Amino acid sequence: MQILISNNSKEPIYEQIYAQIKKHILTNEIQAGHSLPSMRQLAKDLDVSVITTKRAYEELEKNGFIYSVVGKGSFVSEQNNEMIKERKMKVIEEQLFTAIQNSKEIGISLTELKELLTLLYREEA
Amino acid sequence: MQILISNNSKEPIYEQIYAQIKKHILTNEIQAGHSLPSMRQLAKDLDVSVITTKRAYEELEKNGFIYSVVGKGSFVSEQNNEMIKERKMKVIEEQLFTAIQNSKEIGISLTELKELLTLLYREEA
DNA sequence: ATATTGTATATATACTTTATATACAATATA
DNA sequence: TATATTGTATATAAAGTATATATACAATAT
Repeated sequence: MQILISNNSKEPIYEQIYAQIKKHILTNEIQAGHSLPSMRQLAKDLDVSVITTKRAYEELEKNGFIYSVVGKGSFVSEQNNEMIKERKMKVIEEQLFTAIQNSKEIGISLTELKELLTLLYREEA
Repeated sequence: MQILISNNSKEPIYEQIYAQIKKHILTNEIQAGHSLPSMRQLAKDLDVSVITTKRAYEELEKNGFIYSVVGKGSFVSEQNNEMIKERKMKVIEEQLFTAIQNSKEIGISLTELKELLTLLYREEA
């Protein structure tokens, strides 16, 4: 698995690692059940501290992409897309919710809001 | 105009000032055209640096609540609620926009999105 | 001319984020 | 069981950001 980090990037190292592994998983380049490089090995390869790779792996675990077992290693989770979908669904709901709150504050009706939504949905092809 | 700041609040001083003046304006306690205390005077009253009051006034100006003129002072802007509404409208559009993008990523149709919106709108009485 | 107003620059301080070293705990395996 | 490998926890350093300041400058009023 190819992971490249750039030191002069503004993006923190742990996020670069996170993003690249996430991408590999989502594009099925690494499949469910397969093992990731150990935190230590990856840290050595990237010439970076274990804590940094751990941080990346932690985020990946928090978001359901991988799981880690002491002594064994870290593995790609079953990527039931349902879970990913649900997670994103929650985010969408929250976004809509705040938009709704703001709308109510300035007296935008549900009908108006729907119209706006339709417009934006079609606009953003 | 009554402004009180708390030093043991987590909220930065400039934000406390900002919020209170904004409230005074929105509730019409100070009316359009009327002058605010000078940055220096307010700074003295609150026992705070001019830079801090300036920062608060800057934010207020950026958001269209007041305007400042060198040598004259700072004044409450015409509060055409239209402007405030427009400003909020833009925010709402942006919120909807990102929600739409996320929706498309996981294949939520416009119809489904509208249903969700309706549900949330009514739920949040 | 002088005082009052807002503004710009350079700086100090506290807080948060990012990254680290090192010691610990659990599992695999020879 | 001994040893190596894996992930984890704690304490800490370094860099970056946010907050607040002093002081000097510029425009306006009187």
